[in-house]
Amino acid sequence: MTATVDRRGRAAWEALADQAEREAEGLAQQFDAIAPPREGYLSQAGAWNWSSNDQVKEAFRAAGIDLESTEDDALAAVAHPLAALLRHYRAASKLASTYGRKWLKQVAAEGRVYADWRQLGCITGRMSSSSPNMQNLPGEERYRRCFRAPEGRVLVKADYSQIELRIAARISGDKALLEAYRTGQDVHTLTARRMTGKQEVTAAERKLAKPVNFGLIYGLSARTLRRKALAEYGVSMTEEDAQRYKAAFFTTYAGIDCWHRHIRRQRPTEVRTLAGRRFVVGPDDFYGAKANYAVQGTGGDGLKAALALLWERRHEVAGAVPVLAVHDEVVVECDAGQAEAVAAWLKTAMVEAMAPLIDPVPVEVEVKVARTWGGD
DNA sequence: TGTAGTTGCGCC
DNA sequence: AAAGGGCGCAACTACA
Repeated sequence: MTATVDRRGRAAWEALADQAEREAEGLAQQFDAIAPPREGYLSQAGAWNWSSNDQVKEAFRAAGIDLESTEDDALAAVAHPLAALLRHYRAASKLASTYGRKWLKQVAAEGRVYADWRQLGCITGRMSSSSPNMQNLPGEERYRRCFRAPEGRVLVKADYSQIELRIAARISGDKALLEAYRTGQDVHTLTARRMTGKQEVTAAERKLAKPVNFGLIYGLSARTLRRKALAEYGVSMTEEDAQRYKAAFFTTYAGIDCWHRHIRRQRPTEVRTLAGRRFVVGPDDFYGAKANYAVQGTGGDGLKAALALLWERRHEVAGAVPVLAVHDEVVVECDAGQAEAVAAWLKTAMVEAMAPLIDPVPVEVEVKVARTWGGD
């Protein structure tokens, strides 16, 4: 599988890299301006290295704030301009370092990216990718647009909709989830209704229901739910609120609760995916990890079965080639003229591979055709 | 100077 | 005891 960053993509990437670098530098200067003086340094400029967590803790302590950890979740809970500034700096500096100009060295001269793909790179049976890792590129459109199909070609991108929730519905047999999927309801909206007790929920409430759905399936604690809601969605709640949301979730999806209790009680030493693939776990491993292995592993099985079908059916669409697979997404490059046929071919394979695993839960695949991975 | 371990964070 | 899971990469830190 090899995606393409052509000259235009490379130029766009370089502009983004420079922009991120300038932004990180500017934020570092702002930090110097408002940070307490550093012991042993006469001038403020450049006194603190903001990438050093030891120095971050030291600077915050000088400002009267004790940080137990400097990770984003913890910083989000700190009401001080230093914390907000640091969070911005971290975001910019991540883009500048991991996804900076240096990243482009891994693009071959003709514009192709030949990453290393490991078929069983993850314990769960998912693939992993390195040099470069093609599975953790920034999700923002401005970055993904740098990956472009060659002249006369297009990218057909298809991804499974809410696949992990669907798999969890099948494994747990939860009645409410099965019914919601059977009748085509939106599960995030359903959760939001049960959390708020309202029939009509706002977009923000639905958005908050997403981490609740994904997190609680794998044993997220009320405390962590609260932290994540604040850090990732800017939503504050008390721990009691979080506890109530959690209770509402498990009342609504009693089958999920039952599944978890079963794992805790039985303390299994092996877990199987819905394809029957087994892996060994410790009896005392966290139940959430075991639940996750079964779900994530099944997703991996289904995606690989889909890729295998594409190989077996490659003669139906000569010239179409998969260039990317990101856990629940497959991108195929093909001639512009065959895009519609390839879209149908891809969607069919993805559905036919996954459907038998999670029957009777329906599989939904969203397909888009565009010149770039960013969708334009 | 090079290596190993830790922390943090990008994606799903 | 309490705990969402799975990766790979960059920067920092400690140490030889």
